[in-house]
Amino acid sequence: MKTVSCKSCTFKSAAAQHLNDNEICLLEENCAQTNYEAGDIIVKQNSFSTNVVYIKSGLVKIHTTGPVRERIMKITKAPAYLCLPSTFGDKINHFSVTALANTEVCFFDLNMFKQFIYENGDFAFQIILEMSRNEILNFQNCLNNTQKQNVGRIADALLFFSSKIFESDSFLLPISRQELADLTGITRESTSRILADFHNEDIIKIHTRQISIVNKKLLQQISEKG
Amino acid sequence: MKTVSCKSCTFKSAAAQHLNDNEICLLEENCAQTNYEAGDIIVKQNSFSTNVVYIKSGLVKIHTTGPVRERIMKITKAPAYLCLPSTFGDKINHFSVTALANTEVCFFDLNMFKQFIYENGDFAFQIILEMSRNEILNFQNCLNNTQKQNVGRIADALLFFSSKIFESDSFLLPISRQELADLTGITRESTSRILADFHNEDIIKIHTRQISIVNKKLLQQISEKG
DNA sequence: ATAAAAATGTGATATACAGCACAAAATTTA
DNA sequence: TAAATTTTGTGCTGTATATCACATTTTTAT
Repeated sequence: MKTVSCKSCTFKSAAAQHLNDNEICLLEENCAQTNYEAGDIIVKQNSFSTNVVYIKSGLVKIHTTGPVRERIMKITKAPAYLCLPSTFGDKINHFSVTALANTEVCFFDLNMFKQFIYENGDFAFQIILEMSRNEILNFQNCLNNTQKQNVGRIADALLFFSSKIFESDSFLLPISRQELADLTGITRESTSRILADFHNEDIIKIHTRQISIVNKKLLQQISEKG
Repeated sequence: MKTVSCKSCTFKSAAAQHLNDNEICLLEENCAQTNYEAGDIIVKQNSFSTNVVYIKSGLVKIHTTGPVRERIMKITKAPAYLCLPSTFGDKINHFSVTALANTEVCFFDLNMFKQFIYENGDFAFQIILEMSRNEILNFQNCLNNTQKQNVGRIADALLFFSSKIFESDSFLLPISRQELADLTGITRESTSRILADFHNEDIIKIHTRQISIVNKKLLQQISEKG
């Protein structure tokens, strides 16, 4: 664990950019930074949430062991706060967070964070903004997962990685087929079949985890039609 | 439309209870109250969200026309703020809100609300708390809907009305079968069949919209098993 | 009170998808 | 590099649930 100056940190959140010099000093004193590599567990479901978790760089999956099976709620790219609702809401982590790539994480003292909210209106509003935007995305995601059928959900996931995570039509899938299944709420077998179908229909090219989207229009149509 | 004194209002939100006298005065000046009856649309999806919506009394459904069909995201009982993420996040209402019973609604000016967040830390924190708790519930709900199968989801819905809305094992269902279907993400036909099954197996008694839960234990088991 | 319209119930059929079993490929370990 | 282990692909089968069609009940309007 190593601490880096928060003042000069170039990965500051929108909220932290509204902190004054005094507050930044306080932040530095109450911040612990740790690095994780792919596969490392950053936050464990059902543990107490005593810190605010912020990822400066990297990629993580937010997942949970649901009533029936493992479920990946979403894949989140840095920079971002993680699990704010859990931290504020009832202080129990409702999700696990696992790194999918090298990830730099800052842990902030919750009480200090609360103090910022109490004393710095700009900061508070930025946090509310981030939470709001997150929830809108979550809802959208939830809707898709309950209404679209399997092909549409896989199409969604591929487009998500392409546009939101890698900003490229060609990328190395950061998760296994089983995880892609857990992300979309499909079985591993069906996931495999659908990827094979997409490949055979020249919608994507796929070799193990290397994916290229060949026919983006069609993939978008499949995603929209459900 | 009639305006009632906010200061003496007995339906104040947890957040509003942290406002001082000056702020309450401001609130009163920037608050419009309207009454709706069952079936009335309170908020329309895709409209601009220029006000904070708060229900003082009553019952509403929060719903949306999804990519495939109509979807009821949840049923909310007063008192509660509605659509905070839409109001703050991007100022577009992502959902419609429709009254399911007589409902008293207060509309607050968004800028005044923001001012409270900026200037009153207690207020800001209460809003964050409410949003956090909401999101945790939403996630839970979403998980249930994607992992449980139909009987489990219907069992869930019945237990929800019983414990969260009416706090009684016997109640008048405030929605139609079609709406119950939209709430659980099932077809109307399957919803009917499952209710009939529950009735025949003496788990519930149902006459049109009058429902009594007879075997609560079993219903809970069905809900948990999925 | 009666007719019209809407909502609901129910049987028959179709289908998307899960589950199982096992083969093939990829990755890890020795 | 070879062997062991894990991950992934694929055919077959079963099942939950959607869809369709129509009867019945409930609600609304006249």
